[in-house]
Amino acid sequence: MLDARKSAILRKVVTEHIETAQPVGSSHVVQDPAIDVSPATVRSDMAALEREGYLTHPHTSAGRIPTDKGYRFFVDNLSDAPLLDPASHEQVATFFDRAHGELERMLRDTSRLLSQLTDHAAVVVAPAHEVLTVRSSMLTRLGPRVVLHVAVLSNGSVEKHSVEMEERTTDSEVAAASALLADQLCGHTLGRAAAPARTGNGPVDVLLGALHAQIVDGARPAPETEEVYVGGAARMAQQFAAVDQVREVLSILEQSFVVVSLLHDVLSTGQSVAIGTENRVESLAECSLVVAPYEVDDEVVGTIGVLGPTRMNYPQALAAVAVVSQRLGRQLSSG
Amino acid sequence: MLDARKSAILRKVVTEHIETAQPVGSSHVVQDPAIDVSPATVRSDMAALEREGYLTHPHTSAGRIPTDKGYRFFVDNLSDAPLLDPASHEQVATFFDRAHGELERMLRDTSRLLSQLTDHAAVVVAPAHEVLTVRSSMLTRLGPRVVLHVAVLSNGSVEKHSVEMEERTTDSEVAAASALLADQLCGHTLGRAAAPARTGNGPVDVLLGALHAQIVDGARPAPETEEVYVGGAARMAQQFAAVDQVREVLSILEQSFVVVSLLHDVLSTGQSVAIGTENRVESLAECSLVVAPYEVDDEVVGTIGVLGPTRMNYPQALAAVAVVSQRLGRQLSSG
DNA sequence: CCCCAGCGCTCGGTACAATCGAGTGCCAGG
DNA sequence: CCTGGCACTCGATTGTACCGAGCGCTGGGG
Repeated sequence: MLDARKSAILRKVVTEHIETAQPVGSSHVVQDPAIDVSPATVRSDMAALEREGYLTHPHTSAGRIPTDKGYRFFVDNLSDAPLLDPASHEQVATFFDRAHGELERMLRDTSRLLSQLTDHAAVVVAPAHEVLTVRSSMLTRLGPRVVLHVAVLSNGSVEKHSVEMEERTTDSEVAAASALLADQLCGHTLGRAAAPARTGNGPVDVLLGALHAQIVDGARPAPETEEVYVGGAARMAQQFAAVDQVREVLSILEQSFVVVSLLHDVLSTGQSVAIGTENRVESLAECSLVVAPYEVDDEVVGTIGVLGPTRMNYPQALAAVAVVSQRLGRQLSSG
Repeated sequence: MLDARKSAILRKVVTEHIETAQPVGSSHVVQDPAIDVSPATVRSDMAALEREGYLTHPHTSAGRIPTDKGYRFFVDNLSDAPLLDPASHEQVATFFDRAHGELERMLRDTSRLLSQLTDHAAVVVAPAHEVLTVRSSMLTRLGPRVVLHVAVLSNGSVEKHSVEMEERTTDSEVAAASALLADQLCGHTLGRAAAPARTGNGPVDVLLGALHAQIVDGARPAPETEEVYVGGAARMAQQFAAVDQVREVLSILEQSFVVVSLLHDVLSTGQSVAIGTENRVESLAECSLVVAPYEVDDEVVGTIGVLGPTRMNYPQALAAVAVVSQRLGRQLSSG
């Protein structure tokens, strides 16, 4: 553990570097009123902090910049309770007061909001289907052997699934199956529907069996089936100096599967921040991820997050993510 | 109009600049076997081309680069019939042979394909709803005063629309309205459904009226309601030198409304390419847009496009866009 | 024992000059 | 009309000098 002065110095280096994007020298550090010693003393402490792995220098005659470990210590021990500034708070409040309409649109707009608040890229993972119950269900015949299943879930989202059959089907068979399937599904979650009862009508039974298998299967939660809304990629671009970095981060953001896995990885370690190389993805070695789950009706159903350079304003990002996740959850809850 | 030699010189400057991203000097130009004169002659012709507005100079002692007008002349008069290389052709073929499943997924993947083929950002605008007929329709009660309408269209896409009512509704009223509305809509396009007949049942009539108005309204074609799939933003980033440019283009791509308007603007002028400032958007002054409509069952229903720097390989982009739009249309057609 | 003023050192950044070379415009002669 | 030749321009590169921010170390003082 670090003593009080070293902590103060580390904190100052981190906050200063976040603000200026420049290496921080001892003379800058002593401008902090909390540090009442001479630059020389600060230098010796900074050398110690460097030996212990919290700081580095880009070259001999430059100031210090934090390492991932330095940021980590800052986030865990040195940052104040994350508090959002009143203007942003206001913005979140009016956003959710006015929010209405389609779920997809709201999630997309939420990702934009979060990006605006933090000036980084924002990610919103749609609520998992496994906790939602089916409100209504319908089958439609699209072609001789193609049937589309549409389910409206309890939060108003629509889940569709096209199923290709071995045998040709008729309108009447599909209609019969539709009614039976609706009975089976309504009020249950998609993933846990009861197996269909036999009707004695051969083709309909086959149809129902195939549908049931595919629907339950398709609803199994997996990173590659989750829907993700990414907002503010343009804002993120501004945060990086080199086009190459931008390209790499963009290419990650385009693979929604990777994004979801990343968020889940972070949450599964019980953390809400992943700094630099703590992300398992090499091209994100200079990025940090701030995440929070959101709860609908007291159950965790989704995740939101912010992705930016390691040099990010963690307290602000944490605060924004916390507030937005909480309001988003409340918005989607039935109460 | 330009004489043969000037044309050849312009063509060489354009192709060379597209390849190298560097200003092209007279000595490079004469390496083209089609140009059998001395550098001095080329220089004088290039000076003429500059006076006429086809070329510029970044500075006195540099080679020439094409202006927007130069690119335009190249695209209109100098480029060979756009032909896709066999490998890409193969790629398109196998892509569409394997393509199946959800419409959304296919469109998203198509935008990725197009981006891969061209190394630029690609845009796919979903088929317009106005030419699709309703295959089935269903109402679901989400709350005391909220009703969700779900329609399955003839190509398998699902259109949903939540409607907030003045009055509370009951399950049975909604069910009644659902059946009536389904009769009304099935086989027609969403935008042109007949007005609902009066049932004599007060609440149901009110419900039907409100629904009908909102559904027809919501289906009216407008840039802001079109769905857009953008792919390959990361690839695009690589094409630009400055982060600022990347940011600006990204921020355009994030506003799907703007993207759709741009594509429509281009098509409405009867062109398939918009070069530099021909785009009305200031931040795209250094970008070009290559677009093509696609037809489903012999009717134009959507647009695809490629967005990159003005310094783009137009023949290749045109070829890719043409082939993909054609195959996409065929894929979505009922035949 | 901790602190700190002072000193010598390191190195990136800037400023400036010299040089290089790709490329131009122009002209006179074939 | 084309072209070889020539003077000129100007960005890019290289080299040099210098400045200054910042460091580590050390020896003296509270």
